[in-house]
Amino acid sequence: MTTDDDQLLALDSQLCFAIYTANRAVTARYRPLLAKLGLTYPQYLVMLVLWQADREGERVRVSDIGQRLRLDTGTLTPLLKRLEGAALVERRRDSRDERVVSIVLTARGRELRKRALAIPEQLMCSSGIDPQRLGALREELRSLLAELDRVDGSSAE
Amino acid sequence: MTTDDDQLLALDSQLCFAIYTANRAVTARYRPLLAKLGLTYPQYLVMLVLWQADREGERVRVSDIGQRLRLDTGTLTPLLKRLEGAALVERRRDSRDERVVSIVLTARGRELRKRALAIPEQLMCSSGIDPQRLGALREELRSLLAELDRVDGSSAE
DNA sequence: TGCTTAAATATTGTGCGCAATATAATTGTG
DNA sequence: CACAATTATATTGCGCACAATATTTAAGCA
Repeated sequence: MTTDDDQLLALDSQLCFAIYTANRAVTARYRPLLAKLGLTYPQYLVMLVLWQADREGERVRVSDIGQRLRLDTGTLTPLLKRLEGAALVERRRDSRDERVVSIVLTARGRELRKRALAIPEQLMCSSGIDPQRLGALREELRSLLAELDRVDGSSAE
Repeated sequence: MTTDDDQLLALDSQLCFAIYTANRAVTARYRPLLAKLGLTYPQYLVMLVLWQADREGERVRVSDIGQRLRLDTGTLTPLLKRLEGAALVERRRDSRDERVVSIVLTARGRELRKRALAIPEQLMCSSGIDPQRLGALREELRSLLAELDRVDGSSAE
């Protein structure tokens, strides 16, 4: 009922709010650049998965993307249909297992990678922030995520 | 076209992806706890703003919440209507300036704070992560945000 | 083989975020 | 005072996220 409580529920003392706000601010930085490629930010992430697998000669199923980005089909199915509508990918039912849908890049989708290469450097680098510090921040976030994965959230919380 | 490029577009080397994923993982932790209070995560943030202002005896307009959370009316108006539907707040047109809508807590909305107090400690603390490290991470994110605010994003990016 | 169970994707519905536009009230200016 | 410009909020539309459920196909088993 005192200052302790006030501090406990203060926005600025909460990590979640810092992550929430930083996430939207960073995404907002990407938006105009990605718009030039005709992509939203989540679509860009899917393309990153596809480009990476393409270089490694790996086949990509919907569930592979879901696992990598931690997204379910409720998000991915319509998103992939939009990418297909933009002629960046094709969705193919696997003939061996008709449940599986493989996502393959079109020539256009593969081409787009070249233009995407310019994005990472343009963003953070030109923002004049120490790259080393950004790398450290990224690793801290990854370790937070790993810790959240490790500890079951459904107990006593 | 070589390993450098691969690394540049690799998901795991991008800060944005780490923030994106951490944000959703943290929000997912809050979800079951907030569900008990009948709140979504953004609604919880709005309530934090309102509780804080309430204790400081300050009047809160829609635009105040928007400024604090960096959200526009396209997000806030329907959200606030839902909070009003849940009888947690009232929306009142200011009689002096009819453009302004003030958001005031109902008794029920003020009461809810007591139950919300349990949330912050339950979450991160019980996840067994070093609080000092979480605080440092939070400050790094805040400084990233401040840097993004400082540097105009519309130039050369 | 028939039947149950599991797996992969799709669909539906709700609630954000955000861009673009609209509406209404106030302020500033001649 | 009239009227253009500004301010505060609302509305519309699109694309995520995510829960819940449905559909289709494959595997396992008596």
